[in-house]
Amino acid sequence: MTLRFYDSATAAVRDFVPLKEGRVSLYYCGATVQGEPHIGHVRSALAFDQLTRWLQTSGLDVTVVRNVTDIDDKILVKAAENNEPWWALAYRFEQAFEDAYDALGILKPTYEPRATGHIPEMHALVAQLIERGHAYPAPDNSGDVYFDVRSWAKYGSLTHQNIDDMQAAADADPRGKRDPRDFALWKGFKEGEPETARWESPWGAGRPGWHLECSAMVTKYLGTEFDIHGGGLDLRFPHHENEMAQSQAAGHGFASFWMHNGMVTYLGEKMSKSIGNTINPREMLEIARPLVVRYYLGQAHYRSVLDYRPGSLTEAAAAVERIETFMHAALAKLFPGGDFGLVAKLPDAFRAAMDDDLNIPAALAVLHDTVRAGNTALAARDDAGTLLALQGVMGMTDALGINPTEAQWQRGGDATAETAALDVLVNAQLAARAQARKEKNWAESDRIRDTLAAAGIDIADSADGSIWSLKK
RNA sequence: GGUGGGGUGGCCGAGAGGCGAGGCAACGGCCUGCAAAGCCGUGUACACGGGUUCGAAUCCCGUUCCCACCUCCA
Repeated sequence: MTLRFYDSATAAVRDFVPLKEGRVSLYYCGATVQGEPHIGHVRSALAFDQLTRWLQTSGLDVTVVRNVTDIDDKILVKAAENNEPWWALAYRFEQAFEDAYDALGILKPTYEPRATGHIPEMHALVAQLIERGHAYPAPDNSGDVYFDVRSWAKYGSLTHQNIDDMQAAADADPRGKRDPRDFALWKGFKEGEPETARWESPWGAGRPGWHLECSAMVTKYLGTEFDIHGGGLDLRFPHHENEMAQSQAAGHGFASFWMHNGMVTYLGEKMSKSIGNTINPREMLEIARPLVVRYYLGQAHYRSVLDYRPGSLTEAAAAVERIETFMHAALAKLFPGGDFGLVAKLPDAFRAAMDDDLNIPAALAVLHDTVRAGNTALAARDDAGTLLALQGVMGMTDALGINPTEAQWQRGGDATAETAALDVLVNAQLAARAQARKEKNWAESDRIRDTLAAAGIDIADSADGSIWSLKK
């Protein structure tokens, strides 16, 4: 089966054929670093992380570029309110985003360019658009330069809208615009703005408009034509529409596929700062382990709305533990030495689900079915069956970035020495308990179990002996 | 007003003409010294009303409710 993705521009699932065989260029919108990340931001990055991993698992060489928008109106306003340099505020929040991404195992992009580092590229694009008759400097001496939407017949095509059908913005300020829909490519410097947010340009001093940077950066790093452009559904309009218009008007082919992830809601309402119903990653991580948070945020289809409500994470934790419990037991049974060379395998049904527009819910069903088969094999002392299931579970959890045995998810980072020491001590206790059980000394047996439990160690008995694990 | 996406069992969440995805929770059973884990079983689920069809959650018509975007938004 071939890879198929839903393309927002054509509103259909289409076969995905990379422009260059064996390679994929992916650009997705990162954050405007004007505040703390919330779960919605992380979900978006996670969706494209899942996509990246699947493309890689499918044998493709993926180049991922994710931007950081480190200059915009809100950054300047908030910095002024804080009495803090805008660049310090932007960088602080950029780090907060990085921390959140790292905590959830989101792979680093190949490159992560910042808007402020690409002013000359943006100027070149503006000049090109003016020359082609699709942009004009405002006649009001503001120093603004606007994109002329009426000059581009395809304006609105990404979101299937006609300019004349659009609802006029309530706070529309036409300024020097030919059409209220015209958007700023370049914003003229205004009195009172920080000098550090001022760049010279052929049209006067100022700073970039919001949409321009993505067009300039994607072209610089991925070329005038690339495979996939991604971002949150709320960016489709105006951001991506404008991006597409300005790039195509400049003569670029631009993205082959547009992929948009669904919003995160809280009890049915879109999570957003203005409503005040946001949940940030830190709050989630207080409730659940990073692996559980990743599983939860990534378990729904990427295009679906993900509705968070209290209890969601507890349910996800139970599902994760089911997977972990099997892997732990199977590894203990098949590779008691701990030094295992395991060949991960992907079931065909899993591949088919992932190939079909990244149908992760269906893929997780295959994963859970495999866990059940593995548990059955384990109970039947069927080592071949156990191994087969374990290989599958390893492969699938790797592909999804949720393999519980990965170092990323081990608490406290690199604790191998401590874990090894603990293993020796606990195994001594388990040996004593096994002896007590052999003698039917249930009081002693239970005492040992209770002591371990009080220390945060769960033990599980089976016909083949007992294994331990830290309480989740 | 325009453009999209939806309403699936107690909850979450896929599917998209015929065989009840999967997870969580609940109940019953098996296993177990007990427990935990695990396994097996149990639900007459598809917003509502019509229609097409041998057969509809899936197609058609109508109704209704919800969400997102059209201003900054992942």
